[in-house]
Amino acid sequence: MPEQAGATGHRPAPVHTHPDDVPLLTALAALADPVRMHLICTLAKHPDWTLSCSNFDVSVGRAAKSHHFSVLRDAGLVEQRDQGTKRLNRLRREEFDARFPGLLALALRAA
Amino acid sequence: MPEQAGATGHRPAPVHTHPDDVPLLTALAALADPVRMHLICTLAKHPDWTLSCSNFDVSVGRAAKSHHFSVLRDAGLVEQRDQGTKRLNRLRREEFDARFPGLLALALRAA
DNA sequence: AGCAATGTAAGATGAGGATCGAACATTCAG
DNA sequence: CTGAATGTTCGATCCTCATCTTACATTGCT
Repeated sequence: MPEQAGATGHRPAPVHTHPDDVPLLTALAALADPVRMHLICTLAKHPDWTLSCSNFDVSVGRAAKSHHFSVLRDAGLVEQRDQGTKRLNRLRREEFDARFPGLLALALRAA
Repeated sequence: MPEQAGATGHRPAPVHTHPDDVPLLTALAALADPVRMHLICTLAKHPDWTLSCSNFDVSVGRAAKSHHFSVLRDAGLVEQRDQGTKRLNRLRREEFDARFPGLLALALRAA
């Protein structure tokens, strides 16, 4: 059977939403969850691109964790990059802060 | 039949939670709703104690509106006072801002 | 007293979302 | 090539919550 032309074998890169395109309610809803807040706090304590998804210690299974990262991407809070079998993460501090000044700092401080 | 001693005939005063006692997630969840955000925005545009619940123009029935005000009280965002058959409202700007500095201003600006 | 207005309480309903288990794809190591 | 590790996707389940309808309480007006 013919193979697809241009098939690279790469898995699809994660879909991101820029903070500038995120509605306020979407950002608030993303932050209003204990698991996601824990992910963000952990992410804030480590350098960019040093944590893969499996490194986060939360009390939910892989599927739920994957779901939460998807929500965080859609809210413009997290950026992801594939490296090997792992998916590395980065908190979009500056970009998100430009869209919602002070919100992320407030959440990290009050959490 | 004996009447209750001390019965004043007043209806129970609304129960409030001070912003200092409000968890971050509670505040964020309260703000992450379009109806409640609309209530807060409307409240922010009028002087304190000038709007009764029925003055807010939202697309839900009385019962749902009452529920939303209850959520806002629990989140330390709104204070209420009874006057006649009406229940007057006030946005707890300063108190809430002391607990979550900048959050309310951000929400009002971005909404 | 009778009535309209305002708001709350209780029960039912429906939608959204958080979770899990299982199956699958991709990548790397051996 | 085989296997292990990492994430995603799908279907099912469960629970929370927003909403409505109805009933009720309080207040003020006539």
